[in-house]
Amino acid sequence: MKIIYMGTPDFAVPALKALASSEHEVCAVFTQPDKPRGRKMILTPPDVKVCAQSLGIPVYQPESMKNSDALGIINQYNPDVIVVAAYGKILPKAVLDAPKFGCVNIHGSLLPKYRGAAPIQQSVLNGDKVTGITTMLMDVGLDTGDILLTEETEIGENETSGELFDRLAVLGGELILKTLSALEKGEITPKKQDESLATHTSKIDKSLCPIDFSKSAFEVHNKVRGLNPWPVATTKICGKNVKVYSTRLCPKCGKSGEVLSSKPLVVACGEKSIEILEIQPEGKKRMTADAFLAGHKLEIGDIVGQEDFI
RNA sequence: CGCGGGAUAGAGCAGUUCGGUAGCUCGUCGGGCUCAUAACCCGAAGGUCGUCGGUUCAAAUCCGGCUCCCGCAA
Repeated sequence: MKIIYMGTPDFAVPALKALASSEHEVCAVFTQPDKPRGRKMILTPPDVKVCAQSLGIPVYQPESMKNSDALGIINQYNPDVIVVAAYGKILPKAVLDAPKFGCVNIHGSLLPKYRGAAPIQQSVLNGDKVTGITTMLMDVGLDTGDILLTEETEIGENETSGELFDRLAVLGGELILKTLSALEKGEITPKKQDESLATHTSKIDKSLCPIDFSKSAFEVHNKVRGLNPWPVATTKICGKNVKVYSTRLCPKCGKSGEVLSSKPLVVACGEKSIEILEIQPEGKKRMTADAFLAGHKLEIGDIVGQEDFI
C-alpha cells in the first residue's frame, strides 16, 4: 500500500522503520515543526524527521493540518492509507477522509481504556499489570475510532514508562504491519469501542512529581516508575531537592517518610515502605542512593519528604 | 547574553567567608577478631584540588579568561 506516515517522537520511529522496510511504500512523512529544546533552547528536529531523512523519505512539517495546503500535499500523493502514531496534531475530517482506507492510529493502550495524551505513563502510574497496543480507524473524536487489532503485553513490577515505551513502540511496528495487510485483504471487521468502559488520560505534568510518602508504597513506587524517564518523581532528602529514578517495594512499616534503614535507603510510606535505589540531587549527576549517603548524614528515624527540619 | 548549582583520591561530600601541613563517610588492598558476616578492630595505597594565566614569601582558598556537567524555565 502507499502510505503517508504521521508521527513525531521516538515512540513513532520503530513503526516508521517497520513500514519502510516492508512491502509497503512510505511516500511521505508528516511531523511537527522543529522546536527549541534543551538548556540552550536549540532548535531540534523531531526523531521521526531524522529517521525519515535517513531513509530518504520526503518530510513535511506544517504548522496546522487545518489549512488547505496540507490537504493539497496529501491529495497530491494520493495515499491508500495514512498511519498516525503520536503525531500531536488533530486531523480534520477532510484529511481523515482523504485516503481510501482512511487513517489508522497506533495507540499505546488497550482502547477504550486510556484515550488521550499519555496512555503509557498512565498505565504504569496506575500500577496496571497488563496493557498493550491498539490500532484503530480514526474518526473526529479523540481516540474514539473503531478498533482494528490489539496486542497485549504484561507490565513488569519494576518496569518504567521509558522501558514500556520502547517495548510498545516495537510492538506497534509489528501490529501496524499486521493491521495493514489484513485491512488490504478485507480481513478485518472494525469494532466499535464500548463507551461505558472508556477512560481518558491527560498530559503528564510536573505537578505530579512530588512524592507523598503518606500514600502506600505501591502508589509511590508506581509514581517513580511512571514518571521515569520524564519528568521524574521528586522529593527532599537532607534538605536537598532530588529526583528519584528508581525504587523497590519493601515490606517494612513505619511512620510516613521515616527512614527505616540507611544502608539500603528504606523510607516508610503510608503502607509498607520503599527502598530508594537511584537519585539525582539538584545540580548533580544521577547517582545511587548509597553514593549520595556517603557524603550526607541521614540516620534512622530522620524524616524524608517535602518538609525541611534543619 | 533567560535564572541557578557544580568540578577536591575509585564514589559521595567538607574545606573557599578570613590565603599558611589535603580532610570526612564509603569503596579497594593487607592484617586481626569471629561458628560466621555486607558486622567490628588495626594498618596501607590512592590527589598536577577541572583548565590557563594573574596577585603573593605562600593559592583548593583571592582576581580574570576558558572547558565540561547538572537543576529550573521553555
